[in-house]
Amino acid sequence: MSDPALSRLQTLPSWLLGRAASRGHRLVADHLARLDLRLNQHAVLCGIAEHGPLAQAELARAVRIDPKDIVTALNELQARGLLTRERDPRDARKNLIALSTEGRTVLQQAEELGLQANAELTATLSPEERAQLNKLLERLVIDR
Amino acid sequence: MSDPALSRLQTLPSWLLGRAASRGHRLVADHLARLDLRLNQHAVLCGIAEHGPLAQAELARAVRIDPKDIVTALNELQARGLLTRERDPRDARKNLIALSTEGRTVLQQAEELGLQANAELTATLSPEERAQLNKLLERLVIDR
DNA sequence: CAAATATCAGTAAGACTGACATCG
DNA sequence: CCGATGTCAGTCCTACTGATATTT
Repeated sequence: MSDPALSRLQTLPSWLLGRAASRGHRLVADHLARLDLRLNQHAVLCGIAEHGPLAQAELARAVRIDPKDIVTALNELQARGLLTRERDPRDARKNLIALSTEGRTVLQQAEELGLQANAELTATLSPEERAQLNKLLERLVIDR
Repeated sequence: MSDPALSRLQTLPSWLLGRAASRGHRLVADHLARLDLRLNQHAVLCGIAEHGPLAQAELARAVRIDPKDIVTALNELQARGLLTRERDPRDARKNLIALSTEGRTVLQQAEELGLQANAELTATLSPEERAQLNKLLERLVIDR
């Protein structure tokens, strides 16, 4: 009765990863929606906060987002006054991106919500198991 | 030089899951493309193979795909002669979906390719670690 | 009538591609 | 000229939503 076809499908890491990531995406997106933030915008804010003022291309590499897609994300964030965009005096090709004070505040709230969502996502795991999961995932992500 | 250790964002399970799932998706999709199959179509074929002839709604629940989206997937697969679609004589609302012999052949090839892609995805992990990862992911997927 | 099934049409977000102008 | 950067426009795929017809 148990043709192994679907069972095998469900044991494929790619399938499990897809389902788990989908659930995580939904959880975090729902939480961040209260701040009118999308996932990549949150990532962008995190990247700026951590790496200080930097060019868009550098930012894109840091948060692993396509440089083309970062433009629209920055446009919205800048329109909301969450970041500043100035030409680099030392290299006129680059835009120096930096957080505004309001951007820092929003980022703080976003990080709080992100932690909540991830706590809910991994609620069935013990702290040790979460660490284990993170270690394993990090080794999968290191590609190219 | 501008590559400090993983930031706080990149230690969130949701972020790691997203990256890992994205890589897995790309790997499997690229492999299945040789059969002109998309991911959900592969899942659909697996579901039919295991649960035998069944209705579309049941199939959708089995492989966890939106019932609306399963229609187009089935349309293409049926056009290629990989499955049969007949009205259930005992319940005229339902379509009985079953694999054709050619569908079984394609599914076999697809499963082979899927295993290859997943082997590549988890190439950096030992067999024990893969089992560990699977167990952890299964506990994350069990939602609702 | 209420619920389930199947289909179709439209929408929204994400990831990606190509073309272009600017600057070093 | 070449390479890097930033911007814009458009495509593709996935996922979701709403409306409808049929059947139980």
